[in-house]
Amino acid sequence: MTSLSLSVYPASSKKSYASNPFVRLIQWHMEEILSRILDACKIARELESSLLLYVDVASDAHYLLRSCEEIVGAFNKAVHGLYAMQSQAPSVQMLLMSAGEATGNPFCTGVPAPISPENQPAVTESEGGLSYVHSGAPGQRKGKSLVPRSSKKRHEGISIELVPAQPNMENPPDDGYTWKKYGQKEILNSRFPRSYYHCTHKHHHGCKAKKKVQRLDDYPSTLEVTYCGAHTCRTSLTPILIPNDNNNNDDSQLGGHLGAQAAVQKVVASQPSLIQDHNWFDREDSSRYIEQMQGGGEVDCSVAEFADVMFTLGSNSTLEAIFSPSQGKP
DNA sequence: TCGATTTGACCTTA
DNA sequence: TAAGGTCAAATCGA
Repeated sequence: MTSLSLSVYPASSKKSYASNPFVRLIQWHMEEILSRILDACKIARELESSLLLYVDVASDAHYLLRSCEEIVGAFNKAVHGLYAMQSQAPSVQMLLMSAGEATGNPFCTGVPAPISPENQPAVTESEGGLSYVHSGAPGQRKGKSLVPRSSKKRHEGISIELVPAQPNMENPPDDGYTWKKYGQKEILNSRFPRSYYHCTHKHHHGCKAKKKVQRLDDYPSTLEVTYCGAHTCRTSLTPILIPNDNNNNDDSQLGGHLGAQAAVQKVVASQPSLIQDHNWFDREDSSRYIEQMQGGGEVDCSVAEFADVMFTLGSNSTLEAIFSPSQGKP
């Protein structure tokens, strides 16, 4: 299996970042997605060869149907991987920001901060590991277990969010609920203590929501907030943040090809040169990229740029629109 | 004075 | 038994 180099960090610092869970996660995703796409290409080539070499194949409906199903299945898996990775785009961008701060890499520092309550990436503990999910916006997809991690305990309803730390403040940004700190503890092998909070309505309404907050050793500008238990109080003194979908759902409401068209037009409008410089749907052009990747080479910068545009346009529904439910949404 | 925070002791769990 | 999680008295600040 070939691997993709993200080309984000200076060579000298690659090793230290390779241990970063985000980098491992994204590399894992990229390898999985690429593997599925290559599978689909391989099946398509086999089908093409069969059609060219054997005249009978063209009339073998079963064979044609099975080949098509295999191709569609492989692409569907790639789409599933893209969905999962898209849900982590804010995490990746936050990582790049941290990397940029640490290394002075202008590419990293140029990444905008995307974290908002409705876009925060979250990690949910589930059977066999951790699942990354979007928190906040209702109806968001839940991912499968992506990164195996040993854990001492396994609880229901645990979610972990990474949020940027407020300058000169230990407290995480307001998440819409009121919390009371009930403890702080030094954690083994951690430079920073962990703070424990429970909902201020614990005693009045028996709300069992709790959270613990810890600054990441490697990224002090990032807080890991672990939520345990759901709020049952529904009487928060501060307004609960309601995702504003008015700006983001335009193209998803279109759905299907219209939605995909709108999403692509959005990309084209924002970065016309990316589209003009490459014919993304040209077979030979795309084959060159596949071969480039198969050869272990680094991804063409424009590919990364295109992906970056897709992610940083800020629309959660861009990919959703392109890969509409009718087109094999997992 | 009251509510929030700190901190050391105790409890729980792997 | 060690480490994480919680309790509750002491402390702080508005």
